[in-house]
Amino acid sequence: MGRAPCCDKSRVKKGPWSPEEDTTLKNYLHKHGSGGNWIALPTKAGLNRCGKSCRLRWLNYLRPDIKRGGFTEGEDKVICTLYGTIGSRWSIIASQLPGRTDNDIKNYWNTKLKKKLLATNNMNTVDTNLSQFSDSIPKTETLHDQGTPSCFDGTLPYLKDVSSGQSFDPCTQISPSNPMEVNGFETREGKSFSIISPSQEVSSLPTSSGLGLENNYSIWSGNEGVDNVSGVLMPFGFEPPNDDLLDGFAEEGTRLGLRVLEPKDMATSFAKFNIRFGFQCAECSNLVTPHFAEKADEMTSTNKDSKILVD
DNA sequence: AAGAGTACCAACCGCGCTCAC
DNA sequence: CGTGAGCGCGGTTGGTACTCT
Repeated sequence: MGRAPCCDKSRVKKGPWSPEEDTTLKNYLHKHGSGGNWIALPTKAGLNRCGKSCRLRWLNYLRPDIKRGGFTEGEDKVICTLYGTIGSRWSIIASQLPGRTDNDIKNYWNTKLKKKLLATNNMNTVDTNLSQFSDSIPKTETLHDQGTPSCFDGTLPYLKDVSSGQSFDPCTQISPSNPMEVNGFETREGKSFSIISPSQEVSSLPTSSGLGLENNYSIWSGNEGVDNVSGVLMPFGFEPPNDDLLDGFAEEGTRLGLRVLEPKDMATSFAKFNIRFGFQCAECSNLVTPHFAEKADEMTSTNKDSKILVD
């Protein structure tokens, strides 16, 4: 049995709102608020509209604090950064831009900002770097044996939580003992770098949007489930092939960062989706494969029911 | 001037989640 | 614990304005 409709669609008015309807809705909400029940609101307010339609009209158009149009460079940047990191989670993006609605940002992205980004030099940078990745990614069988190239000695990136100072080295440790959020990356030599974050399907890499690869290191993961790995790579922040895995990477709330998993969870989630995780030196293109893959094999054979930890 | 194509954006649709019962 | 109502979200549609030929 399907869901019962929220109202009789054949009886309620659809389409653009008239100024009179706007006034009625605004007046009602100013006097009574939504009362936490949008479905009942149209009847009480004397509107021949679906409750959902009223809610949408209020949230996206009539609310007093709404800004319309005229996105600033700063707002563009926030949208790009967040989109690159978390993808099309418009409500989260909107929560970082006071006065902007998710619908407005979504429309702005789809109609203007995406094109604007494509036209910038940033895109060239990303494309160049992505093709560099594609060329350099090793075949599946070499990943296990890659080891740690000498160029990484002493400079291998590790993850550090800025607030707690807790860190871990992904090549010698699987992850910290407790889950944490990572605000940024640092090398042992003190170089800092940000997460690269284009967020598009792997298949559309050449035209994907992104923020540029500005650092000496980039994080990638290869998916050996597709075409035996070569040519398929996902710079960190790309949408993984499954939402469950994204849970492991997703930022939480307003903070950009990497969600670090419990060792067993990280290992099993990588194993589950055949993900290989590693770092690449942008200077020499050498790759480091932390021991997740091997560890994952162990973990999954003994603990198949492990859940990806989100909180 | 007129028709075609494109851009923009308000609004709708349907699904997943939450919560009360 | 199961069910259903309502909410919130992201994707999509459709109408209008604008631009091009």
